[in-house]
Amino acid sequence: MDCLDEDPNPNPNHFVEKYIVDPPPMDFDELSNYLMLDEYGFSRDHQDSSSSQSVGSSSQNFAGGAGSGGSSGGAASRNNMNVEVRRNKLNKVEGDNHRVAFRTKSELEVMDDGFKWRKYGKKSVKNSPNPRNYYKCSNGGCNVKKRVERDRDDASYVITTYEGVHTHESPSVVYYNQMHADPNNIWTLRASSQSSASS
DNA sequence: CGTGTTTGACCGGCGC
DNA sequence: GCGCCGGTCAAACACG
Repeated sequence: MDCLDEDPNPNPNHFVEKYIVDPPPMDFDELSNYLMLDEYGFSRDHQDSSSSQSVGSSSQNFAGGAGSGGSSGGAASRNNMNVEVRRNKLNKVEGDNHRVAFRTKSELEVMDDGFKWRKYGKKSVKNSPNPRNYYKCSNGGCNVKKRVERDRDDASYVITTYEGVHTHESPSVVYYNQMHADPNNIWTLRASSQSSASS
């Protein structure tokens, strides 16, 4: 895992190619191989010891906390981007307060991950020339937060950090269950239901 | 008119 | 104790 710290992006194209062509086969169990502790870039900057903390949990954290499984894959493929997934679970984070970080190659800052987010803040941070955006899940009662910022070293990459666990299913999952007979309809519905994410 | 975004102010944690 | 910094709030604004 430390090796990823030193070489955060050894060969993203290979990874992505599979992701785009055939999203379903690579489940988060496999993605977890790419997951890392702590937020990408921050631990790298400071060589922070927190990056060596034990994950101590399965990829279910990722699926439940960040996408309810699979929906992020569709988002990644729609945006035609390279994806590198990393996970962090800070030692200060307790129990169900999951934290997951993505590093994604995309022109778009906001990924369509199947959930509806409401932006509540924007802040320029010291480590990065690019501002960091703060989002909350707009679903009532759901307390999941999301941070989005561009990689300070390579602006073509977007770092997305999810915090918390959704108390509901992704709208896209619902659509998928309802519309599984026609994938085209899925994309149509998802796109129309999440237009705010692309503004 | 309802919903979401923008943006400056405010607050708390942390390091010195 | 003080200052810096990240995160959040909330009023104003924009848009459909």
